[in-house]
Amino acid sequence: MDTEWLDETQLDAWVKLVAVVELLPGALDHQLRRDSGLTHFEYFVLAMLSEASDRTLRMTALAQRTNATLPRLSHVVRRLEERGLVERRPCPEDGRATNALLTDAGWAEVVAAAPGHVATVRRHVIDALTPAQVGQLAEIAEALLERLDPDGHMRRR
Amino acid sequence: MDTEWLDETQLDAWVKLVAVVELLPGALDHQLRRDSGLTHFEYFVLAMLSEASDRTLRMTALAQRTNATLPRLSHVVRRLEERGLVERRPCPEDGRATNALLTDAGWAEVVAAAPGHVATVRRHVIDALTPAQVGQLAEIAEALLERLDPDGHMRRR
DNA sequence: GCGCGTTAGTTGACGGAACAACCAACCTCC
DNA sequence: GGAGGTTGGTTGTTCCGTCAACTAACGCGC
Repeated sequence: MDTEWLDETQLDAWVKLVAVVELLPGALDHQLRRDSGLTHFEYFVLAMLSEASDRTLRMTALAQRTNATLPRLSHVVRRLEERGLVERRPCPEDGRATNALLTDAGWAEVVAAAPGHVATVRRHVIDALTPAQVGQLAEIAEALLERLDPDGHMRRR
Repeated sequence: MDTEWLDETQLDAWVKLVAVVELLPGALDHQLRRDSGLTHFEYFVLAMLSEASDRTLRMTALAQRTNATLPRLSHVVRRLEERGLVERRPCPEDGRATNALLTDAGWAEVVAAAPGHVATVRRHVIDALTPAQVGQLAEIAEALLERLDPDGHMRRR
């Protein structure tokens, strides 16, 4: 194993990034659970559906957009269905496939949860940075995603 | 709820940051599990102990350095102890406290895991960025941590 | 020296996530 | 037109994290 160590600056950046990556999901989850009874991941799933045409997506497509494995998504969608936020129906064109579609109740849930979520994002991230830094962050994250997610599943426009 | 929405640039940065935060832990966990049978968090715990004087830390101190709740740490340390990587012994000065100490086997485990881990960090993060971006990343992460971790538990030097 | 509140840590129950095994429908190629 | 392989999803197990409840020890005030 070719062990090139990290220099002072790199180590500093890395340690801080790890801390952020460790803390941020918890902060998001906490607020959403408290105010809306949703996991951040569940919210994300609902949000992706809400943006899709007919509020419908195939499970596979939804899994890619949310970076979930299919088993994980399957479980989550089942729970969301039990809560009446999502409906599952077989895909007419492909007998193997399942379409997940956002119900009216699910739509309402997203709409209700969004403001609080956005406020949290502002408070924890956006407002902590200068406008210039927001731009830098986008570029940095983009560069990282080219390594972490080469196929670009999570950055479809 | 005061709903100031995000503009184009902010949204872009946010979406990408979320993707990174979602993907990075998985990438780290995957490599460490595969090559060393350790969670990233377990590795981090062992690493913190390896840097401490006498390879020993009080549970509370260790929890702060790793941003873990005490229950979480307690479970993890128990598992590590069962694997012989860590030892727990009552603190002489304070009857309530427990000291976690890294065994020789634990030390060997960290030493063995470190090169592969560093290589992963390089590959996924550091090498994807220009030197300037590494500096920017440190500043950005620092700014976020002031919101996410006001008491600075995770950024003791 | 004895209550009372606080601090340190453990334990148990429960929910979510990864992984592997599995089933069913599609495809294609002979 | 059927066999072999691939793709799309679900189910079950196991493990980890969180939360709440609990125990034990400290320390202050009297």
